[in-house]
Amino acid sequence: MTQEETVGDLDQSVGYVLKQVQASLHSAMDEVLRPMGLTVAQYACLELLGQHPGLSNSELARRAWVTRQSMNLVLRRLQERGMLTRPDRAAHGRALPTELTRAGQSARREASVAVRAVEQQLFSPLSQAQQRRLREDLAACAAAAIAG
Amino acid sequence: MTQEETVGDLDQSVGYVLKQVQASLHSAMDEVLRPMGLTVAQYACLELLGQHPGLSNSELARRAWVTRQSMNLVLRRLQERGMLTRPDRAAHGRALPTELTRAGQSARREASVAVRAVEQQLFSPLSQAQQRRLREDLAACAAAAIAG
DNA sequence: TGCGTCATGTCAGCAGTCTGACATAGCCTC
DNA sequence: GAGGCTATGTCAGACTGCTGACATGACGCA
Repeated sequence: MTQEETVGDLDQSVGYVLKQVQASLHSAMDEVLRPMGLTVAQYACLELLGQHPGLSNSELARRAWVTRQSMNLVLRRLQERGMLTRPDRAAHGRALPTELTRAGQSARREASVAVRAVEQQLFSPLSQAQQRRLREDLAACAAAAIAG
Repeated sequence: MTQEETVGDLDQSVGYVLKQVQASLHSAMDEVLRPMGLTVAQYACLELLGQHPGLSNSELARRAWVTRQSMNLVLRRLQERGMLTRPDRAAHGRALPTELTRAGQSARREASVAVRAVEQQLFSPLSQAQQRRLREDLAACAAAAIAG
């Protein structure tokens, strides 16, 4: 067994650095969202619904990489706060299409601006072209992960 | 307020794609580590100790981006399983330097090989040069996050 | 029509992590 | 030496997310 077959120096591991940046992003997002009374998961939910109105609980869960059960709690909290609406009964099947209220849209807009600033700050060491390349490279890996 | 100031289309957001890849990596790692009886956090602990013997609980926590309290539980579990040793009393200060046992080194080596394969699979869409560039770009962002 | 399969929403239980708190040990300053 | 500050280890409680399970509704097929 050679050294090449193990992970090796962690600082040379893409996965380790990836986690580091993701942790930094999550932490920074939490920092700006918390004063607005939002968790990162709640923001993700609002952002998804803002861009894709009518998504169901299960669909939101998939796109936010959490379980249906977890997303269900997120939706319930946001609904209690009047940020979104869900029909009591499904018109077709069991999926309950969710939509943002005015309050929800307002909160999403405010949070989105703050998160945008956080991302710009985090990736500021890279030029616009480098950021686009980084995004494309990561997207390629993500696509392969789903396929594989 | 223009569209440019909000996050915009999530698929065009570096942060969103970053989380996607990180989630894929975590999931894939969990999948290969679970049969070995290890969680991702436990593997991270073993890998850190393998590369840096004598790290304290607090130092391990910082490098794995968890709290001291969480890492403390990880250490306790691994110690119960005979994978590492900690002195009962500190020779200097309060930090208890931790080291892997033979069993711990063995488990770390086995897990490391598996994780290495997972990483290679995930980043296989990119060439070696692209992977190095990706790692360097991410490292630059991580360094800026710490500084800022 | 009846059955099997799949997706969805939801409930209960459990594991992992975090926050808050406290005691201890070393360092620095006065 | 006394006091303040920092870092570390640890305990207790709360919270979040996950796994497992169940019921319901739609669809495909014999």
